[in-house]
Amino acid sequence: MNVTALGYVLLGLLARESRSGYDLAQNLRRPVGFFWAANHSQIYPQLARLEEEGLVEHEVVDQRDRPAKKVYTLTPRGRETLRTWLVEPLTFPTYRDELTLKAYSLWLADRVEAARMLREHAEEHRAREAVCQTYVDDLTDHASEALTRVDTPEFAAYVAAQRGVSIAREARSWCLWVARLLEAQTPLTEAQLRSLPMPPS
Amino acid sequence: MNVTALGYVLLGLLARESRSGYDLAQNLRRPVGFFWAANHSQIYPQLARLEEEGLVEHEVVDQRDRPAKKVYTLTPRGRETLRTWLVEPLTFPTYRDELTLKAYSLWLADRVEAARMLREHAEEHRAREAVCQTYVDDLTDHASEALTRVDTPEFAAYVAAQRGVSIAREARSWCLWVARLLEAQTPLTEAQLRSLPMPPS
DNA sequence: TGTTGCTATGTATAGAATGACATATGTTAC
DNA sequence: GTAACATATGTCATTCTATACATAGCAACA
Repeated sequence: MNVTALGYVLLGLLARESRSGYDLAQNLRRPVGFFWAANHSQIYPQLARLEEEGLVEHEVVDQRDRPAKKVYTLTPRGRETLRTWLVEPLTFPTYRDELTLKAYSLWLADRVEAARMLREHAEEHRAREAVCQTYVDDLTDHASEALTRVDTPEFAAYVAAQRGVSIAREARSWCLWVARLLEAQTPLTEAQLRSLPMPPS
Repeated sequence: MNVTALGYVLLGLLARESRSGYDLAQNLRRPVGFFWAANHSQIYPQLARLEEEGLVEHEVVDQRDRPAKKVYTLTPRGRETLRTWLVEPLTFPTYRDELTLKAYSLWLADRVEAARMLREHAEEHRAREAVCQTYVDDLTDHASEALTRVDTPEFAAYVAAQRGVSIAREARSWCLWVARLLEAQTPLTEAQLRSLPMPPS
């Protein structure tokens, strides 16, 4: 029973609601895609593997105005597998951050171009923050009851969306700080170097 | 001239100093590994590919008390390739965060076990923050002159290390927030749900 | 009738990453 | 002597990922 990271993503979505592979692919674009992206060519084979191991089942559902679909449902065994994974230490620890990677070689770059790149990236994170904040607000407005209990899907979605907001703000804050340093006159002052607003420890 | 992310990592390290594959593998564990991890079985073939494309060169260096090594050096063409990549929009956009992924299914988990997992993870980030802060402090203490100019390797290392601190604090802050919610008595109050200390926008 | 577009499910292929396997030199400690 | 350990470089098998290719139903519109 060797489940991959993508496998757990799919189990997590199916734990909330039964879905088709196509639906799962959509979910792995917008809401969940901020944390784990994948496209349909990975999802369909992965679903087949999960079914082989008895973690999901599917049922063909005919539709009137659309092609038929395979609706996948989590099995009790799939649910247990997911529950176990949740509280384990991180299984796939490889962290990758291309932006910080570029930062590490920033001393070679054209100052003006680099500042522009960072400001563009800050803007992307502003947009991402807005999307995540929308999820937070929707849950606060329309599911305030469910949010008071930690065993609801809404609660889990809420803390995940807050993480999205938090990560986007951190990234944006850092991008703008570096952009300002690149655009400032040298020599930089100590105050400028210390001017990164840090999240509270 | 199709350079992979790992390729750029290696070019970025070699731009600072010529190194052997073994040295690069060490660097991709501790300092740079926080942003891009890799092991030697990827590095050696990658170096060969970079050399084929004329971005790096190597020279065999005999050592008295150790086995001989291949010291790789960045070529002018490699330097240009790196410089170009730096200011491009992100080329490898896939973002993956296993922790937020787990959070999304947290409603299924055992509260006590989940809180323990999150506190363990917070502790890991505290340690990571300390390591990154050490780099920041070292640079501040021993390279304050170089930090005033943005075209020094020290400046780039400084902003990258600050990012490490920033990311670790954000992660720790969020983990402890969720752990507190899981350990609190239900129903949760609105104040508790809003109590995540956010990095400034 | 044809074209565009969304739904829906797959395969093929090439590249990348992981972990295991494999080898060799030299130092230090027992 | 030999065992453990750090340095040093590589390969191999398997798995994972990304991109493109491929097919098909149905609706809306021109």
